Amino acid sequence: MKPKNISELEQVVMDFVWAHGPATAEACREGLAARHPLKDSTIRTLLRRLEAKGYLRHEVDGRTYLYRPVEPQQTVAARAVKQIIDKLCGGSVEQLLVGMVDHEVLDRKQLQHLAQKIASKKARTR
Amino acid sequence: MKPKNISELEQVVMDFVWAHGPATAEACREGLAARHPLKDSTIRTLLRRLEAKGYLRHEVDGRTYLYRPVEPQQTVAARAVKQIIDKLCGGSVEQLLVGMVDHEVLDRKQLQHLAQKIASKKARTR
DNA sequence: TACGTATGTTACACTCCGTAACGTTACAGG
DNA sequence: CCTGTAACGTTACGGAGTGTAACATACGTA
Repeated sequence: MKPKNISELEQVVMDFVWAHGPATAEACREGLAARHPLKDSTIRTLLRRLEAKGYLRHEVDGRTYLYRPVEPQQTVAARAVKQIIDKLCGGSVEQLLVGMVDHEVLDRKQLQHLAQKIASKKARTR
Repeated sequence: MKPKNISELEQVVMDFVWAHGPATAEACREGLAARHPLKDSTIRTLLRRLEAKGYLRHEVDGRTYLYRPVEPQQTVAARAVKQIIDKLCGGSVEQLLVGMVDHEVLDRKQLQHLAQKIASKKARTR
């Protein structure tokens, strides 16, 4: 049940796939070449590990693999945050947010923006 | 700049110190004995590692060390969440929150409550 | 059938983690 | 003053995760 960790470099690969939709190993390698020049084998290892961890799955297209995310980025992010909340904040989201304001992770402008979003979301989903 | 990871067990120790204020190694050992029966040396190693990672510091009191958190829990939590936001949400807090609602990490009741908090906070800090 | 291309297998050094035995220092009491 | 003991540090070790990649394999296509 506990989500597997994504390592630093694996994160980079995930970000790429999330941003560019289904991708082959080669596509990843080229896409990341600028910031992370990695050998072909390396990329493949990373993709396979990410699949083993449940973040990617692949389908066979001819003789190449097409990797795609199992879940959208937001879902993974939300779960990660929930983990933190449960572990470090006794489950209180409010506390966390208040802390974030206090420590300027969120500034007031963002808060205002956020409040609006919440309001409109609330209206929409009523 | 990048915060060091706190391991599973280190987390348990941190939680104890956060909850019970400054604590000696022995106090930790006793306090955690129920759920985590650990040898004296083990606790000390954990405390030392946590200090090396910057989460604890100690002052000498006679011949014992008194460990205390460098930062409150909320601050650490807030930073951890910020990390996630930066990495997984392109810096957009709104997106994250929307995702959390969608995936029922936050329900609408909590959102409403949260909106109120934000409003009052905004008023107070204007 | 032989070659290139896409993938898998295996590997290795390095760091972190849980765990702890053993060594060291220094006060407290005889 | 000497020593037991309480408190701390040093060192260690096996297992897991990471970054990195060489080498092996399989499979279409010319």
